Amino acid sequence: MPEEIKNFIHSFIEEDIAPNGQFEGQTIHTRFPPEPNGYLHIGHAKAICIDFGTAERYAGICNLRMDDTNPDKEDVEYVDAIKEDIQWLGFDWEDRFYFASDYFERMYSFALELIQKGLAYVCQLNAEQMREKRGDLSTPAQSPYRERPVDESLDLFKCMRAGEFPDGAMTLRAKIDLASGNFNMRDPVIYRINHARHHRTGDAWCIYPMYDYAHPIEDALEGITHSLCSLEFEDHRPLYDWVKNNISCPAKPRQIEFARLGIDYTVMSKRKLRLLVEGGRVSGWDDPRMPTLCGLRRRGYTPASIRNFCERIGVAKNSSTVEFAFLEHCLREDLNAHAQRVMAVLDPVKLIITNYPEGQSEDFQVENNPENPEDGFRTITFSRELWIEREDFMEEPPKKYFRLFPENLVRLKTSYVVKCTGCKKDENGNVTEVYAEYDPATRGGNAPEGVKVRGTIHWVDANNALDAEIRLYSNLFTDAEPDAAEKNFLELINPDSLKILANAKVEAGLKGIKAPASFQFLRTGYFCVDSKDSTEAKPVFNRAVELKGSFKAK
RNA sequence: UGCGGAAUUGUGUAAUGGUAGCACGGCAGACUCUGACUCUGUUUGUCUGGGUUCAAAUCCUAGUUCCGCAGCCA
Repeated sequence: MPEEIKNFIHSFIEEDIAPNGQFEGQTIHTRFPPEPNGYLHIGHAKAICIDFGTAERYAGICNLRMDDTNPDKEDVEYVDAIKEDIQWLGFDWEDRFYFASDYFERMYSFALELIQKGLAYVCQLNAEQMREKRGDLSTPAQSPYRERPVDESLDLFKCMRAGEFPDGAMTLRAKIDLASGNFNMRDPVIYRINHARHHRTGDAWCIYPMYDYAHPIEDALEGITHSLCSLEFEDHRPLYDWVKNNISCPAKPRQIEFARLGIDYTVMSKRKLRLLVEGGRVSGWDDPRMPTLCGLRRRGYTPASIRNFCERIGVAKNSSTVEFAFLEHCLREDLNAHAQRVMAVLDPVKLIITNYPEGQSEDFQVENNPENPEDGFRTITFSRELWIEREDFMEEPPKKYFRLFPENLVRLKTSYVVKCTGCKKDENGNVTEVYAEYDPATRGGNAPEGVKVRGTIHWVDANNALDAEIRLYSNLFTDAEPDAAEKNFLELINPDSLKILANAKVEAGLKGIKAPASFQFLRTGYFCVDSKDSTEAKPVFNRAVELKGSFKAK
């Protein structure tokens, strides 16, 4: 793990906790506040790592809070999935799990306080009228209800809560500045009427606070010191500060914004991911092609690799797009160090060891992970007939081809050095069998004195290999960016993000596979058993397969 | 056209007046019982024009470009 680099958020925090700083002597307290309206994706992972990681760096704490202030969009289904994904990533909120909806009563009290202070009023403009009177870049907004007496607003607001008005009839607005160049300050709505059933509070409320009003209160009530969020909320900070400074809550959290994560060719909007799920283009939020955390998990991504990725991409205010290759690199690095290897042949062709007795078989001990001897050994069998990769034999090899071709020596990993003697072809000229002779003296893969064997290939024993339908997944790529129409967007998904190899062979010892097994494709040749198809997900050994061209959208 | 941000190599990110560094990608080579990994070398960068200074990515100034904002979403 590389050492952490200091980013601009750290600098702000260090100023805040320094002598005379805003939070001198206080424990740093952050929060991760997802809205339970979808599954977490790799973009959220960045936020999670920043929220939890920053707290950790300063020996502080981080809360998990469901920001459930809009009953129309939220559902309990998502709450558990979100918790599971954060835990999987390796972060712990301990007992600090909260819901914004837990604060509805106090938010209501603060609203009464604002009205009493003359800082909020009930506005009877409907949505359309409000839009018309919002003004534009050069003209201020208007509301005929702005000077409504305090008592009247108080009364109306109580009636709003009591359910005496239909949806949309009126709103509670903060009285700030109708002429502000920042539209968020043009008397923003802070409460709306919505007779909807909330997934936690049921029918207890028919008025719900808006994000801009609710969020600073949630933070303040939880004693958050640093409220870290993404760049699009920069314009909202003046309102965040307005709320926190005008309510009688002593805590004054500081909002700091950072750029959200973008990854090239990757669909990263929750709305679009939902379209894919609901449109049946993928099997679900956890489809292995999805950039969701649960999708990446099924594709074999490890929590450590994702955390490392988030650490290394850095944190800044510059909107940027990270290359997908970098995420892959982080995964490969982790897999290389920790993955237990197993052999699999994706495109099998028979290799017959013509001088190996028929019916004979022997065992070999092979290390599970050459990078880590502590992972031990497993037993594999060897016999006269093996499966090898079709591309590991060429009758007429090009230069620098080190694998099987007539008269060439190749090492069969962990077993013997063999000499290729020829092949058999069908009427179409396709190779159906490859022949070789082994040298018993090379048992264990040792090369004969003075001979340099350049090629080592993988294989499985045809006697007891398992048939496997292998699905190669890559990230779900698209070139369709935001402006593309929704339908068009769905059409532009890279079809190469899923390939099925029905004819693959895997080691007999690969326990736990429930056929058909799924594997992830990585350029370096790691294939991971889909965690849904296996009792013990396990990366599979293979030599690198070059499929670079199919890896990106055109 | 109002408000708020941001510009460092192909990509991401450091350098807060003192040698423009690191990582990924690319290319070349070495090593190797995974053509992997690892290692070595290598290519390419401070948005532009002025100014201050012994010295500027950094400070000043005038521009340019890009991103976000006019939900009773978050």
